[in-house]
Amino acid sequence: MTTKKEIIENETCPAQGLLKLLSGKWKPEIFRLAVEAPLRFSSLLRQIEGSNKQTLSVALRELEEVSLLEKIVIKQKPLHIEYNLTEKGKSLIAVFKQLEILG
Amino acid sequence: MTTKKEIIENETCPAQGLLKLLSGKWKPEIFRLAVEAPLRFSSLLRQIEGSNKQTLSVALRELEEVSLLEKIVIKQKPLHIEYNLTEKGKSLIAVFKQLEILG
DNA sequence: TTTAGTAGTCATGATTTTCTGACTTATTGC
DNA sequence: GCAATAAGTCAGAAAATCATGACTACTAAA
Repeated sequence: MTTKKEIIENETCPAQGLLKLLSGKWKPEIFRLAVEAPLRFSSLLRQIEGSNKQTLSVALRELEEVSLLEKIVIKQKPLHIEYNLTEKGKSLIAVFKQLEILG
Repeated sequence: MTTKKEIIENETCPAQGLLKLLSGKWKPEIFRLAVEAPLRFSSLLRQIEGSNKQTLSVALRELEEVSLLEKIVIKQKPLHIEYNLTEKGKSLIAVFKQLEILG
């Protein structure tokens, strides 16, 4: 069996990991919105039209797993969850800027 | 109908286009090899193990369509075809370097 | 003229990703 | 207590991406 993890370990292209992690259908958009403000699941669902709970949920978990986003439980007033860019996430902004210029 | 082209035109994330174009299974690897030397179809097929004609052929065409590679017919000795990085392609190298560092 | 290499295309099938709708758990507001 | 909102999970269906094998067209060598 060739699992996803295995494939990532066998990468020959060093940038491929990062690339792959932003390659999901909604991940670049999620990332862009995260640059603007902390994310919340239900508003994301409303903001990104055409998206759906399942895919968004998996995307957020994966972005969290690779430490681009961090999940924070806000224990105030209307108890909720926020996703924020990590330092690693922030360091990717410059790369995106480059991509936009070249686009 | 929502075609691929339409979706690309509707992009809200400006870097998404570039990201998408490098998101195919073999594209990052193709790109990396193109940085090293001009590409030839049949050697690519041998170099990238696990790949196949069909996917490679489509990937090359798509990389050409977005002007990252250019297809050149070499009219010499053993008449063949080469794919070279364009200037736009070369300018992406720096972005990849950044990705590698952050990886 | 048969075989081999290069550069593919095409139809079909398999695999992977994404989408849909139903359901869950916890907290608030009325 | 009852409904609503938030943040999900799960199974199954649909769609997108990839892989396979057969086939084409051209060149060149044996």
